[in-house]
Amino acid sequence: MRLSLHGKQMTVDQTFEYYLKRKSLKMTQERKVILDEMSGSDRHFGPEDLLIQLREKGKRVSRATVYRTLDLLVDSGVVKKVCLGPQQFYYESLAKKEQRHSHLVCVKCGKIIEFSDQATEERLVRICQENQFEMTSRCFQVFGFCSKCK
Amino acid sequence: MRLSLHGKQMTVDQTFEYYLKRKSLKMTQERKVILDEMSGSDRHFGPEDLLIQLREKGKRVSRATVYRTLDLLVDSGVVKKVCLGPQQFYYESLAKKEQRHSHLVCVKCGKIIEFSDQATEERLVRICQENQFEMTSRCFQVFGFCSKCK
DNA sequence: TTGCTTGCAAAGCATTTGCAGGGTA
DNA sequence: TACCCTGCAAATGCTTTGCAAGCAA
Repeated sequence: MRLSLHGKQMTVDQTFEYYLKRKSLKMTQERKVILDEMSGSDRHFGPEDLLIQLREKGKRVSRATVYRTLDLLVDSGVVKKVCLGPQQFYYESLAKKEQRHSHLVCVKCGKIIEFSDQATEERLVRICQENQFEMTSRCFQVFGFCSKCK
Repeated sequence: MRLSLHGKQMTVDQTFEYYLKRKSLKMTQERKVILDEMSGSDRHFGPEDLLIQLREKGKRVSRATVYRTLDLLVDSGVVKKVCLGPQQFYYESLAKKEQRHSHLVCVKCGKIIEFSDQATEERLVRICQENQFEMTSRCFQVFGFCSKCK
């Protein structure tokens, strides 16, 4: 997926760089590393998972920086932040996702079932418009129990 | 709203009492107090809010007991637990709600806009069935920015 | 050089848990 | 009398923050 700006198509990298410039922020090694890792992934994961992935590749970034950078990525629009459970946020790259999709979240075992339902999502977009509400997550969450945890 | 069991209608109190009996648990003063407070409310609130409400009425219950009892109320089905934001759960009594309803949650200021959309909710129920998923919250959440925080 | 960034450790919250004393059936 | 419950304080887990040193433009 490519993101558009002023009608032009931009890659995820370009989008983020443009965002940094606009905010007078700098592109650092750490931010590059995190952006790359996110762009290459198409799963949800928590900050801790990301940290481990990076460590495994020998790329050392502090926990604080991961949190701070993820917030920037979300703010710039290349990553979405999703509330998937008790007390943790998950992040998901928008780079590889073809479509909006939503989640059924098992509150017991944490299993996440993705689904897409165009009609529902279109309706949801309309509801947001009616309420002058701007979706950030581009998806919705339903909490409950998966088949194993019922 | 009344809850049904074996085709019979039960009040919230009866439902909870029956639940306790089934689980060999006891109806204590603290549980009564919390149940009453929940039944009388039709707003979402966090455990901390509940604690303050109770204190204001001179009813002293410990934080731990509030958490423990809310879990029981959820498990018994008279209260629903909703993930509405950063790192806090909210609870909502099912006693006064006529219908299922869902939430638009502002991730900046915490404002919560409730909405109902029957078609969407029916679709959602079907999606859950297809995935053998049992909704606990009876609603879904959409995260984003309200009109003031855009 | 200026001012944004980083890493570290400490702090902050919400929530859970161990334990000793107290209450319910 | 047996358990179940409560309150307290400590522990836990995720996230944020203050600060001094480091780095990009």
